[in-house]
Amino acid sequence: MADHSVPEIVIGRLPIYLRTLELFAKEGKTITSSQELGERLGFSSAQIRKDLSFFGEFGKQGTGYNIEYLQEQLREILKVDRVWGMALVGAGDLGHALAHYRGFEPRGFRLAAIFDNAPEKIGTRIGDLRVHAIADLPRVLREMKLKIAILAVPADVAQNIAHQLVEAGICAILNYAPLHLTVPARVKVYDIDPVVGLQGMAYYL
Amino acid sequence: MADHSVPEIVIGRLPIYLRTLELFAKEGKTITSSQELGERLGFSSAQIRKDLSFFGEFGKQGTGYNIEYLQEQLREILKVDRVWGMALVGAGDLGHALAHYRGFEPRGFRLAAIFDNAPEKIGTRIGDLRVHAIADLPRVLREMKLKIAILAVPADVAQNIAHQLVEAGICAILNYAPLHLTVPARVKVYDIDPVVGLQGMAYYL
DNA sequence: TAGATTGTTAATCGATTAACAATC
DNA sequence: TAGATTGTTAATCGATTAACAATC
Repeated sequence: MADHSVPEIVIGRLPIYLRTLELFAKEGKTITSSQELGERLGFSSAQIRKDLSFFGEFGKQGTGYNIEYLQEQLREILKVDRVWGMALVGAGDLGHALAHYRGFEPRGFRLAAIFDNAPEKIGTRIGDLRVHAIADLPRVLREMKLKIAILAVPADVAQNIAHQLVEAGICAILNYAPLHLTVPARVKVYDIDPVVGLQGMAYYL
Repeated sequence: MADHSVPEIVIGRLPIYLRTLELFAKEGKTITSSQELGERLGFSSAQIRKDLSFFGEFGKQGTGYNIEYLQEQLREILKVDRVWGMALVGAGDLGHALAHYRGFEPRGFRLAAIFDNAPEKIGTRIGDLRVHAIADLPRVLREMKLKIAILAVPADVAQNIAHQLVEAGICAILNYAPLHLTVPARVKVYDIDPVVGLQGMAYYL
């Protein structure tokens, strides 16, 4: 189960299923079906059943899926049945917004260290975290055994810092810098560039 | 050219090509090739040529692509050869970060109005924009003829506000709320949920 | 010219969906 | 039981890639 032959596009949908199950649970639902989930998300019910079938059998014929149980299973598959510490690099406006975001912890993530290179920021506190110098990246990341980093620095220094993150043992980077990072194949990168989204939509205007 | 039969997945890559061409130009390059672009981005050169071929012939055999010219063409195709005004709904931490972001304007977008429902925020200024009450959405959006909105409000009010945006004539929504919005088919939505990205990467840890 | 690279076709590859037996 | 929904197969659909003639 959950072997490496599961297509990446399937993995990418699981967090969306999980998020929607959490919403259903909050709405007081206890049971759902691939059809109901699909209608809410704009996916076909067949796709949802197929995606889940890569990992096991989680439903009951004639009834559907127990929401609580399917949430547990998806969290386990995605390895978010725990809380991952993350490094944040970049304490600008975006860095501050991320540092104050309350949505990480309930979904498996928590900021554990913040880095920036501006002398006036180093040593200050954001929430309950101290801002470290980027020179301290290797030491702090290894001490805290962090595997995930959020990159929220200007584009012109992002590739350089990405390299340092990889050197320091980071395996996954949430990249807010508006460029493609070149990293070793074993390192995962997920890009967030709002303008890419906006430009894609502008085509249809 | 540029008709509606171009796959959405192709449209989604054009902004990434454009972004990289801008980087190349900044690095002083004037010519590139599908191979060079592909190597930088991790795409095959064939894919890049095929994607571009939906819209015309922009290259020269034996030489490649003039970067300046291809940028112009992509901007025209994507309709970002102009600057689109956008409404921002939600003046929290994220809203402030977006309001201060300098990366929109050079790539075809500009915040034109900000809305929030907190009485203590209404009437205050963020940058050079006044914060309007959400009740003023229909009037202001129509007056300014805005077609694009950024939704940066808590999840529990996002669907309701999305509906108001659509009613007020919005055609494209950049959605930062962590849930799937239900909107008419003619309205485009692009979702940004950092936790979805993180959870997808956590699977591979 | 020789070398390089495009634009395009056809083949391959992979993802989605329709359909249905199994069964709750 | 009758109705509903799963998990899975096979068919369909769509996207990617390899290959190459055209040509700069």
